[in-house]
Amino acid sequence: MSTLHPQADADQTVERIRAFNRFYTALLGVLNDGLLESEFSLTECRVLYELARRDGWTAAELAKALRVDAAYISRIVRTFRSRSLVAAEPNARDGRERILALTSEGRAVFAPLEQASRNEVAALLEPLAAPDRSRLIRAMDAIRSLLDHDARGLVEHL
Amino acid sequence: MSTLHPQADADQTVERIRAFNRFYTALLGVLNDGLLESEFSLTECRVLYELARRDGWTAAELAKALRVDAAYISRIVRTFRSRSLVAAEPNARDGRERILALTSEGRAVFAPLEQASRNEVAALLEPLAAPDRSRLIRAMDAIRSLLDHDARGLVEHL
DNA sequence: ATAATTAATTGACTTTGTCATCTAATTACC
DNA sequence: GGTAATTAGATGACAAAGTCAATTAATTAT
Repeated sequence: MSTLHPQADADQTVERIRAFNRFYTALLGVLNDGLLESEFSLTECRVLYELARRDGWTAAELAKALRVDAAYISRIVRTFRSRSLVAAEPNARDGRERILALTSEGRAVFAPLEQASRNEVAALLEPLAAPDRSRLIRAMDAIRSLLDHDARGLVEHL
Repeated sequence: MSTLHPQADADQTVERIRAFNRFYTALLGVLNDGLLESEFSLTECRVLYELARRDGWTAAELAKALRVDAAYISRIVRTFRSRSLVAAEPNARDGRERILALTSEGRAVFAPLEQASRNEVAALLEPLAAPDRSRLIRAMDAIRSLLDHDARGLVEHL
C-alpha cells in the first residue's frame, strides 16, 4: 500500500537518513573527542592520518581529499615541517609540487593518537558479542556500497 | 578459523569501522556543504534545527545535546534573539533558565535550509531503486540499534 | 542561614579557517 | 619557439568560530 504514495515514501526515507546522519554526527563527535585532547587540531590529525596511510601526498591532494582550504593545508604542512614531523621533497616531474611524507619522528608522534582512536572504537564495540559485530560491519559495508557511487571522487582515496 | 585469533578479528573490526567513519565523515561533509553556503554557520544551523524539532530547549540543554560550549551557545542565541528568530521566556519554575523557541520568523528563515538539506539527501538517494533504498534504511537502523547503547545519553533527544 | 551548585552571560583571548594575491612552474595553443 | 592560461604552493591580512575564566542571579543542599 505504501507504494501508492511514492512521494511520501521518498520523504520518509529522506527523513530517516537525516535522522541517522544526526545520530552518526553525534557519534563521530564522541569518537573524535579523544583526539581533540591531543596537541593537534582535528584537521591536523586528519592530515597526519592520511600521511600515515600512504606517502606521496601533495598539499593539493590533501586539500581536495580532506575538503580543506589549500592555504590552511599549506600552513599545517609548514608547522609540521618546522617540527620535523613531515618531509617535503620537490617532485622531479613537476617542480611546482612537493611530495610529502611523514618522518619517523612524525610516525612516532602520530602513533599514540592512532592508538587512542582505535581504543575509542574498541570501547564502542566492547558491549557487542561477535555476531553483533558482524552485523555492524555488514551494515556499514552495505551503506558504503549503496552510497559510494555518489561519494566516489571525493573519497576515492579511502 | 578466524576465531582462533580473536584479537586479530577485533583489530580488523576496529579498522573497518574506522574506515567507515572516514567514509561517513566525508559524506557528511558533502551533505553539509549546502548549509555552509547559507547565512548561518553549521553550528547555528544545528541550533536552528533542534529548535525547529521541538520547543522548550534551554541553552544548557542545547549545549549538551550538540556538544558545544555554553558560552558559544549563549552568543548564538543572542544573535538569533536580536534578529527575532528566537524567543526566550524565563522559566517560571526556575528563574535561571530561559525557555527558547523559534519565532514564526525563525521558522520562515529556517525552512529553506531544511528544504536544501532534504534535497541533498534526496539527490544522494536518487540513483537507488526502491529495494536499495530499503536496504540502506535497514542498514542504518541496524547500526543505530547496535550502537545506541553507547551513544545513549548523548543523543537521547534524536 | 549559609554554602555549594547551576544557568546564563560577558570580556578577553586563541584557534581555526578564508580570501585575495603573488611567485614559480607547467601545460596548451598558435 | 613564444605567449597565454593554468596550477601548486605560499603568505599577508582578515574574519569566523570556539574557548576560558570570571561574574551575576537563582536554586538546591545541609
